[in-house]
Amino acid sequence: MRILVIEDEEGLSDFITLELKHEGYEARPVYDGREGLEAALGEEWDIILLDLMLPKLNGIEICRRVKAVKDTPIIMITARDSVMDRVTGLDSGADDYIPKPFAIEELLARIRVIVRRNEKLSSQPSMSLAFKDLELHIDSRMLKKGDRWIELTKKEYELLFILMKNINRVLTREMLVEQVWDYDVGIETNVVDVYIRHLRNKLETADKEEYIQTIRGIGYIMRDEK
Amino acid sequence: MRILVIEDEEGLSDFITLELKHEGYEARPVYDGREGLEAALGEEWDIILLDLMLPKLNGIEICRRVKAVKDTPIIMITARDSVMDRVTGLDSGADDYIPKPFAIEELLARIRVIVRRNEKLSSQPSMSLAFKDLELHIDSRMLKKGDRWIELTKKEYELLFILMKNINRVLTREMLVEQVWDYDVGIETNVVDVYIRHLRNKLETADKEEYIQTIRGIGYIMRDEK
DNA sequence: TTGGATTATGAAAAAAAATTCATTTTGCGT
DNA sequence: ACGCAAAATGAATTTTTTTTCATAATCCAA
Repeated sequence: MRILVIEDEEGLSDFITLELKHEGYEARPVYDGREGLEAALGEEWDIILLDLMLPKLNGIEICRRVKAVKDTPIIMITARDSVMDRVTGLDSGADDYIPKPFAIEELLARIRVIVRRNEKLSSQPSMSLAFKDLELHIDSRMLKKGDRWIELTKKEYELLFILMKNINRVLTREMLVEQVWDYDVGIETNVVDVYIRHLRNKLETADKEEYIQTIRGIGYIMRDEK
Repeated sequence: MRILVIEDEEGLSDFITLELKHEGYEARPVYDGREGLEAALGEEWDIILLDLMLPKLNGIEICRRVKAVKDTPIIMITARDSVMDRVTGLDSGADDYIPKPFAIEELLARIRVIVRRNEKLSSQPSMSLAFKDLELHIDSRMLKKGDRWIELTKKEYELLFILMKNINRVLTREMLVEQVWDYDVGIETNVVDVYIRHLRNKLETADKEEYIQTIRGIGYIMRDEK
């Protein structure tokens, strides 16, 4: 875990660096803005600790320039607990800020938090179901037809989801009502029919392609062949 | 690919079995219901072809009993194209049906479809974000607090999602409005505040635990420590 | 401690989604 | 071809969600 410490007060900087090393991190102190930016951009860091007030090049500017290029987490050290400082700091892209003076334990805690977060943020799978020229995206709950994006309401999405998860499997109205509407008793409404219609309206734009087939006396199906 | 063919008309049964083998499947014919059920339950099959009308034990019953135990795909072969047959067939859990007489090519197509589907249906990851005693489930869009499930509206979900994806990171109203509402210009509404309130109302039930903190002059944050 | 800015809050208004209902159209068995 | 059941359809109604607005409460700096 490599941490870059950009802080001009040598006493503080060395203290932080020492503490970080003591915690088992690899830490490097840099004492002015120009040098800091160079180090931040030139090498790979896991976290950057950045003082707002720096000689030669101020923290805001460094933060902005770094964030423009990469997403290294930055913790801003603000001199006073002033709103303006924090605002500009965060607007320039900082991930967190810590007001001076601070307890070293608090800084360490914030670092641990960022480390933990970045560990999690690794594997984020994204699913989608496909049928003909349709793609139902699970994460965004949107439907892609060819190159068009179609918005779906909750019920529309849930209904289409069940249908597309069961391509080539006939679904009775009972099944659909049970899974989408949670009515566990026999249906006495035609919500399914109505929502099938809504879906058809959204899907069957202009082209004569038929996506949802009616199986008379039974229910609906999305079929690949014949 | 192992396929079980439960069909009492020996001519048809042998014909199907032969064709399946010709296609490269491993197929076994079974000529009556009792034997069929035994084979279906006792061994692992990728697909079961099941005639509705069988001596000793009818197809519906077999289908029901098999589906009660496992989820082997079943294609029902219905004698006549009668609605009642299909209804009971599907209600008993069959995945598809094919009316007799049928072209062998159609049967093969339906089998291919099921095979393909099952190939896809393998890896379905399910994500969730966690914070304190909260779990935001990405697939169901529901929030679990301890052991209680809380429903969220679209905006509530999207807002909470951003917040929980950025634990320990302060988010300005601008950031939130941009990501949840798509207003790319400066805000002139207080929707964010209002929805933060909605979330707090849903989250902060009875216990004094504070989930969403206000950072005055800046925005909101969900913080782990201090 | 006070004033002004910021946030919280309740509730009204507007918009969207879900449901129901009445009617028309379609498909299928006779 | 006819009649009936099933499905499609359009639209009204109800419910929920989203947004706006006016006001109250809170926080912080001077």
